Amino acid sequence: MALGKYSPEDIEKKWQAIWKESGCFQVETDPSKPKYYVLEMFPYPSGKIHMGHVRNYSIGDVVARFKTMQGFNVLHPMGWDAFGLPAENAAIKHETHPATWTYQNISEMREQLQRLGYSYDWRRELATCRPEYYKWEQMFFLKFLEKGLAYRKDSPQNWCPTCNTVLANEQVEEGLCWRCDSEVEQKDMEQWFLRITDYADELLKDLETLEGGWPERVLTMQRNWIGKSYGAELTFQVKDMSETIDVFTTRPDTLYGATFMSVAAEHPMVEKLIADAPNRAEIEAFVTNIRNMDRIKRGADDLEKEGVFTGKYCVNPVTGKDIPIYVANFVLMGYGTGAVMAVPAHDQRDFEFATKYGLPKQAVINPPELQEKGEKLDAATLTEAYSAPGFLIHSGDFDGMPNEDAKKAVVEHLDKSGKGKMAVNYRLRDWNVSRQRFWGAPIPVIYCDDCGVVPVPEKDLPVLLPENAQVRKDGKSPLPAMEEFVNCACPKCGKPARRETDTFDTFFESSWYYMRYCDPRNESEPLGAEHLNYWMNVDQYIGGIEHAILHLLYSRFFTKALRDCGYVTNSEPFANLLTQGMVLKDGGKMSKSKGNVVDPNAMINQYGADATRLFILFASPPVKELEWSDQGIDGAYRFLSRLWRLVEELEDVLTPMTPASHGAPASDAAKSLRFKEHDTIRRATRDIENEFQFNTVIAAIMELVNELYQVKDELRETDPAALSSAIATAVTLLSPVAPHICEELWAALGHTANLTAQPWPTYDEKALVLDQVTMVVQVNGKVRGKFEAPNNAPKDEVEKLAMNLENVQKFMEGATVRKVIVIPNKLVNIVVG
RNA sequence: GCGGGCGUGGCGGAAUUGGUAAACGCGCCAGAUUUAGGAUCUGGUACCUCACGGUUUGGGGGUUCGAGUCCCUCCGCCCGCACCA
Repeated sequence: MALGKYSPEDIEKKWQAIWKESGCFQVETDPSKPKYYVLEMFPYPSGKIHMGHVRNYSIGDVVARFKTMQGFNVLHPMGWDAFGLPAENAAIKHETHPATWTYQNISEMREQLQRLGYSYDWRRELATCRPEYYKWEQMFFLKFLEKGLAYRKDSPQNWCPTCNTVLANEQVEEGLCWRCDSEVEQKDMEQWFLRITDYADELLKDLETLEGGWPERVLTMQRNWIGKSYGAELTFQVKDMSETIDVFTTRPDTLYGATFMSVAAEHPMVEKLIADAPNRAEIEAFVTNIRNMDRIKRGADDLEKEGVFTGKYCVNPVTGKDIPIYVANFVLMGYGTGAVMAVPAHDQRDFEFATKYGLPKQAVINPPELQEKGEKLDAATLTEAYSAPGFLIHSGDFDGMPNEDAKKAVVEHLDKSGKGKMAVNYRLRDWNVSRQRFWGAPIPVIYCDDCGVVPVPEKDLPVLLPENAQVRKDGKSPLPAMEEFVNCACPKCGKPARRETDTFDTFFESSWYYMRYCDPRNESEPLGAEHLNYWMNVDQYIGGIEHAILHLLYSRFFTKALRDCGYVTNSEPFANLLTQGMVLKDGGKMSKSKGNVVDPNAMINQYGADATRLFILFASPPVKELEWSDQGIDGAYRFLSRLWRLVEELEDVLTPMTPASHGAPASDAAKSLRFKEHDTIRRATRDIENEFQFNTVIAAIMELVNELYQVKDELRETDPAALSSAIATAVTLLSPVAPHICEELWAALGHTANLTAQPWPTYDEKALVLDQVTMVVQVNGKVRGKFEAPNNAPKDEVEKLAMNLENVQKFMEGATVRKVIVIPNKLVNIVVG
């Protein structure tokens, strides 16, 4: 067959059709074969793919194709994270149903992905908005309820006024909604929660097992988010009242120095404490003011510490002294117990607060240098809190004890009277999964006046999202007003009851989709064990850093929760994680408002899928940011054309040889080419296996092609087999990156079987051993010459050759040789002085 | 403040983990081919210098025969968390 001109459009269409026809990317559970599960984070069907998607999926596709060639049974699926707000907003705008918009986007985006030639097993495609999918997570929820992992609670929640829904803590970024950047408000609501905090310790501990497989910064972010700290929970009796207030502290050793208490404005005790205060109105105004303050201002560094005395006291359990209770603006209800014992001498915040309000400071930790001199720290002399270690003073029987020891001792002492115990505190809060939006999976519970909260019986699942719903202009969910949805019979007593109208957070869907891919069409159970046990875990997960906490933490939690419900056996979903860098243009993120968006479709039209993939993988290693360059993709296209022309020009002498199969090079040119060929295999394999450094893999293949151009005219006559072998190698190595052109060139070499079915080439160590090596000569560490030496020449011979070099002689003149270092086959360093 | 990461030509980036710094590509320069080209091929391209040679991986110091790589220190940038009790 004659090649003709390189026309990406024609050959890409052609090979995509052949692959589809052959079903070569379809895989089955097969325990006789080693498996490899590579997964890219599935996209939200927004309408079109962007360069970030192309990068994400191209990286994954190379991994999938590479592992397939290495002989693994590779699972590489694709699907759609299809529930969510944008669909609803678009539906409002276009006066249609969110499903219409979503399914249309899915079909457009699927087509775009197919144009890029990705090796997905499309039979496994799933969309989370389909009842066949969300039915199962409704069932999971029922199991969670049964197990006590799901519960309902009335509490202040993050409310996004623009999205008209609550948000989980993880979805609030610096006080703003993660999706629309609106200021998040606090609103008291009754909501469904999942007990992710029950798993806080395991989620933290198991991060160790991900060490090495996950980027360090993602592990760190998760550690910080979980925020484990060791300390104690101490109970303070409120004076003249029956109530007590618990505090969490990491410094129980400073308890003797606690001279007042601060509680958060949201603390449930506040109301009782101020009930009979003469200045109640004033206090209430202060409290309301704090509660209404937005989170950014309240969390600001420079916010002045302010508080107000409640009029009540509590009793310091060790000193027996009455200490005043304040409401303070810097105490957060969301951390610890929402109440803090204040030790102004040893905590900077308390110090500032005490100074401002004239509250007493009592030093109880003595700095070592004072302790040595037999002196005691006087709090009155402090200009800031002393928070370093030391020895206890003014602390009764504990005086003289190192403060680290005292932490335990003080708590043990309190424990006897039930007033304190060692405690671990987490920053992590339970996951609020209720959303007041329409386009999500309905939460399967029913409210009955007589029976209370009643789970929907499993046989009645799925609770379907009504197809005839009309989205509302005001953005609120239409569900509460839909009588045919809301009104139902109580499954327990049969009386009229109301259905829950909230839907799940969409992160619920994305927390288990990767497991469903293992057995996506199972109608009798969510996860077929045989398939799940074979395919899971995901060996390589690839996606953006923006999910470092959100999706990745929820998925880890889900895996553990489903394990405890008996669905899965593994504890961690993703063995290895690659967070790819962003695609930038002109130094900034591509965005519509900046007008610097490069449309993948336009690139495919102009240069083809192969050149687009090649550029995006060549320009930068996957974890780094990638600067889009119009000239760069030009260069990628040029390289592919260059490879194409090489084959075209030699077509008449090329034969269908397997890679690296030419074993008897006669000429120097053929020897050199053979070395390059095997060395390229070595480098390419090493670099893919080492952190997926596709940029250097491609560079190595380019070098091989450059070498081919050097020797092609000579070898065309004398040793065409050398060319056939080397070209087969280049084409095979490049095929995961630019699969269409490589298939075409592979066929042009005369091969009849598809390249996708070929094994990854292996190199011969012996081919990398040269007769002659170039050695570098240094004098005092500076390069002064080079020479050719036989491979593995004896040390003294090499030394002699090195010393004899004219330029080396020059630099040794008049000096004595002190030492000669010889690194075999590499360099000689002559030390003179 | 705490934590993670980074700093190499005009640009994107290499460097077999302590052994020729700048591979590969972009850009630029020159030559060839061509009616012509923004196509293609060949060569050149860190900096200073006519040259010999010298200098260079954010700055300074150290270890070493030898440091982009290891250690100390300072500077700068990016990211995450942040009144966390």
